[in-house]
Amino acid sequence: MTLARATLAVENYDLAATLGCGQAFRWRRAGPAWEGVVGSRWVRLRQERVGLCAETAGPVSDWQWLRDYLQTEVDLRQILATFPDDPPMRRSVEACRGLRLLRQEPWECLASFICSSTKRIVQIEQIVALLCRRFGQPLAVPAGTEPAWSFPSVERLAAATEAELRQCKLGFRAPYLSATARKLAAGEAVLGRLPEMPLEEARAALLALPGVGVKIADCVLLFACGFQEAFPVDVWIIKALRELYFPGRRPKLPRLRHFSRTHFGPHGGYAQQYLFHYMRTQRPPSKAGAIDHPG
DNA sequence: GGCCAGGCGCGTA
DNA sequence: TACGCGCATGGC
Repeated sequence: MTLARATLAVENYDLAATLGCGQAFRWRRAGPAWEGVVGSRWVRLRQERVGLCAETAGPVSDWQWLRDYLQTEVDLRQILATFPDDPPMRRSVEACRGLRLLRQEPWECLASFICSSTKRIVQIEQIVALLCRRFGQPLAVPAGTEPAWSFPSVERLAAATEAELRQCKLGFRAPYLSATARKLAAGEAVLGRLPEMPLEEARAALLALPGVGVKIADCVLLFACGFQEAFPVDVWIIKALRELYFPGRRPKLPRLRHFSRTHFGPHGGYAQQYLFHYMRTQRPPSKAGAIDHPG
C-alpha cells in the first residue's frame, strides 16, 4: 500500500489545540503526531515549522479535502481581530493562539454531539470509537498502525437496533440517535443543504430532529456548517461567562444566552471555542461544585 | 457513595 | 416562559 505525503503550508496553526479541544472526537496523539479519520481516509498529522505534514493511505492527487477540513486557508488573524477586546477574551486567545475551527462532515458532527449530552469528552470519544468499530467500514492504514473505520453512514445507524446502539454505551441517547438516523434516512431533512440556508432556518431544521436541542444544533451549525456566529452554550461556557464576565453576580441562563449572542461579534462561535478551551485547560475546576461556587 | 459530565424532552406552574 | 426532573454510564 502506498503512503501519500504532503505538507500543507499554514501559519498560526496550533494543531494540538485544534484537534484536542473537544470539537471533534476521532483524533488520538501518536507520539509527536495525531492520527484520525477524515471521511473515508485514515490520516496522520504532524505540526512542523513550515506547516502541517500530512500522511494518508494513498494515492492522493489533490489534498483540498484536507485543507478544507483543517481550514488551513482561513486567515485566522482577521477572525481574531473581530473578537471583543476585553480581558477574558485576550486571556483566552493568549492561551491557545493558533486554535482553529475545523469544517467537519455534518452527519458525523451531529451524531457525535447527540452522543455528547452529560458525557465527558473522553467518554464521547469512547462512544464514537465504538460506533465506528461496530458500524463503520474498515479503512486502509499503514502497516503497524491501529485499525481504523469510517464513521457509520446514516443508513447503517438507521438500520441498527436500539439494543445494538446501547451496546456502544449510548445509554438513554440510543433512541435519539436511532430516531434521528431514521428521519434522515427517510429524507425528512438533508444535512448537506444546511450551509446554504439562513442561520435560523438551518437551526430550526436541526431542532426538528430527536435528541437535538439548541446546544447540539449550534454545535453542528458551528463545527460543520460554517455558521461562525452560532454560539453553543454548555456547562463550560456558562461557567466561563459567569466567572469571567459576571463575577459574583451569577446571571441566569436567558441573560447569558443574550450576552453570548450580542457580545462576541460575527465570529462569536469561534470566540466561544477559545473560551471553552481556556476554561478546560487553564481554569479546570479544583473541586466538584466549582461551577456553582466560582471563586 | 455522592457528584458531575460539550443536554434533551416532558410535565408543571 | 421558566423551572425541575429522569434518563445511562463511568471517573473521581
